[in-house]
Amino acid sequence: MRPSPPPLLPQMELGLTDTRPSRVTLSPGAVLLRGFALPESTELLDAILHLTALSPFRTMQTPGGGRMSVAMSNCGPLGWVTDRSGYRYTPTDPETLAAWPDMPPAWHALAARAAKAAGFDNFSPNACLINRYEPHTRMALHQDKDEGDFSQPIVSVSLGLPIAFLWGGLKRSTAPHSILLEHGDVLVWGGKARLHYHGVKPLADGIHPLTGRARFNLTFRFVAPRS
DNA sequence: AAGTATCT
DNA sequence: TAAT
Repeated sequence: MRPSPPPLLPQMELGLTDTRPSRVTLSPGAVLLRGFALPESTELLDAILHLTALSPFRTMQTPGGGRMSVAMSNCGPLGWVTDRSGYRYTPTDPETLAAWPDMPPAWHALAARAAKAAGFDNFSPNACLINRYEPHTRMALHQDKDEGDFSQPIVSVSLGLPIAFLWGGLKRSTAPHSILLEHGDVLVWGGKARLHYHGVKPLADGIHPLTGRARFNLTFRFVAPRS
């Protein structure tokens, strides 16, 4: 039997027209895993709705008296908060006065799998910041440095509308590179990259089939227990 | 301060 | 570009 000839443009017949690499290194220790969370993205969005029914999204105050444009909540043993007195991790939601909702086991497992795929074994996050971006909201360049222990990586899961992510260096003066983060992408940074500055440009308006006019971001961290 | 204003 |  003569084998049938390969189809022309097989990637189009499969609907796989995106030829970008699935794995991108931004700098040593920073790896973008494109589409890593796609298979469970609808479950992640369902869980976000459930968790934020318990600890609702809110915009937090910055120490200078400003207010963040991105709405936040948390799950897990510790949650990141900011108010006039500063940045810190707390075991309870200052709005509800109750413990932050439990981190879903599937979330912990996803974060650990992504970290391992990026070269960081044994990641065990005890904090997950849940961010909701609406059109025009942004996050200025900053370092994640409130965790007390920088031996474990940061794992960031993007859902919904795409956004331009800014990846800087160890000093604020280093000009950041911009890279598009899309639904299902997971970005992991640790080791030499753990304290790199990062942020996002203002969210461009749009409609995502699963989230509408919004982007959600899950940021997993290990926070050292306070003495 | 993960914001903003004000400086160059 | 500082600075907290």
